[in-house]
Amino acid sequence: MESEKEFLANYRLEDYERPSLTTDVAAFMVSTENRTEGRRDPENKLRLLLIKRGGHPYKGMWALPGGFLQSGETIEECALRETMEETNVMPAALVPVAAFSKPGRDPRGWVISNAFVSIITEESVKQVGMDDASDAQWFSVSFDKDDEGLYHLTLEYGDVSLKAVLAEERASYGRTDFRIIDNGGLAFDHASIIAAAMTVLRRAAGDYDTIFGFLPEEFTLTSLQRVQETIMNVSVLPGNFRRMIRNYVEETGEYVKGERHRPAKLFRRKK
Amino acid sequence: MESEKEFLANYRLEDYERPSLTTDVAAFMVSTENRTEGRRDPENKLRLLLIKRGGHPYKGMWALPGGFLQSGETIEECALRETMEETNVMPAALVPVAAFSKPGRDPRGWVISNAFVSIITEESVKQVGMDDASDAQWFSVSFDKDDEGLYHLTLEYGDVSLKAVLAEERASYGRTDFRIIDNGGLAFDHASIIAAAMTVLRRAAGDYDTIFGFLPEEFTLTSLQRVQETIMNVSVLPGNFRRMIRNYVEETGEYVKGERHRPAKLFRRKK
DNA sequence: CAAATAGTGTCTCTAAGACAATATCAC
DNA sequence: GTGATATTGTCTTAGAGACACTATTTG
Repeated sequence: MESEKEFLANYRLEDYERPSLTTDVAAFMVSTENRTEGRRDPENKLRLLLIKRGGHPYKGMWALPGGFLQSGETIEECALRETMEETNVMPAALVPVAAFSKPGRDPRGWVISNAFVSIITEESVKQVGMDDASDAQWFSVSFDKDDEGLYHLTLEYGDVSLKAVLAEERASYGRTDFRIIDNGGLAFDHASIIAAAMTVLRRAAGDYDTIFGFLPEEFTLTSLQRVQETIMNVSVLPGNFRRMIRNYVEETGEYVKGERHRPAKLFRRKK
Repeated sequence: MESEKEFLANYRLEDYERPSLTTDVAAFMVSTENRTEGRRDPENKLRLLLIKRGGHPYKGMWALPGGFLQSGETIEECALRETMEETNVMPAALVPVAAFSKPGRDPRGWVISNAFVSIITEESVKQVGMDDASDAQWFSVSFDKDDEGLYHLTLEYGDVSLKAVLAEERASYGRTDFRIIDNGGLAFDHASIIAAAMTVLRRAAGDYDTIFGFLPEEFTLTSLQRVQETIMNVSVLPGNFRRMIRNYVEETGEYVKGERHRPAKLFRRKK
């Protein structure tokens, strides 16, 4: 009878075929500020961080940041490391989306990706400073279902417009998988990863907890409401929104002055 | 300048270190029938499918069904295949939980597991028939937080009682990770996988969609209510429960007779 | 009949939606 | 003052919780 010690001494994982493992990060940000000068209303847009691929495969196409898992690190550490390396952006939290493992999804061979949603504050992005020539850019996101049941994912940055079309492949127990009909110029199967990430994000944003992640420590209730409306693609009357989140926030005593209207109180998250 | 074709021809995934990949399945069932004869009230319990490990490592200990991913299959296919092979139970749906990748989690080496929650109908279990000598058994599950913030996971089947203790390691955006304080006799890090699976299950069961998965096509509202109460560990007044699910079900016209009380209407899921 | 569970009706309370009114800044 | 947004209050409505009541079977 072999002991566990003996078993382990003789066991070789290398005797079996193994896949390569990558992580991909769908990092979302809500922009509250005006990019184009001269307009009155701030453009609140949900934005997604993409990088232009510098090497093969899919060279020159846009993709989610991510890369191969290294020995000794967790997939979360890998996701953080790769995002930092490729974009200089530091994700605050990672929410697992799913693993993508369909054979053929990567032309290099047997590669499986673990995808995450990450939530980034606009503040932390501004600290990094992202120049327009960079290979990493924030694309505005829209994701909607049409009358025929098809999903349209549109990602736009400057002149670049990526329009992917997807179909619902399977929806069970709050999870939805998407099949790519048109990848819209996105690398790999990233269109379907982004679609899945959007459903996870919207689901998570049902908890108020999630929306706080997009804002700095102190914020106005109007900016909080804009984040919520932007992510969920809904519209709420200001009075009602204030009542709803009443118990989740507390006043700091500070005000935002200098805006040509009544100053807004600054709040922080309660507890 | 190298073309993509040339790049791929020269590319070798094998040049980089790769992990082994496994899947683990937390298959849940709600038992609505009396196991012990002579008792009046049916024992409604949430149950989890575990197998007794026949080989090293963790030989003789209880574990989730699962196994190594094979080339050419998706992780979902692997999860289904391994569960079928090891337990004869056919999961109806798989909901991803997370990937578990902490170094050292498997004594054999660098092994990463993708975990799923699966929902099984009692009907399909009875068709298979599971004998008491089998290595696969349904354990009753209880999972609760104590006053000190520790989580207690108790799995029981016959004389076997596995009591694991876990601490909340990180909770963000509706996801909770657990650190094992006492594995309670479960193999690998399966105690923390099961804990994570429980939170995913409870979260999913917030949608009524999920609870239908535990029942056959036609069911009584009382059995539906019992499933809901068992999973969520709550108690609802019958009248209120009926009102809440009113719009999700429709009558079949059939009745359950022979029960020494008023016959219950059979319902099916609407739409 | 009693025991047991199935199913209905209604009062109350809370929270969300609609909307009106007031507050306070820059200019 | 005007324009703009912040903030408060109130009426209405939908849904959840509590609870009392009726219905229909077996033994």
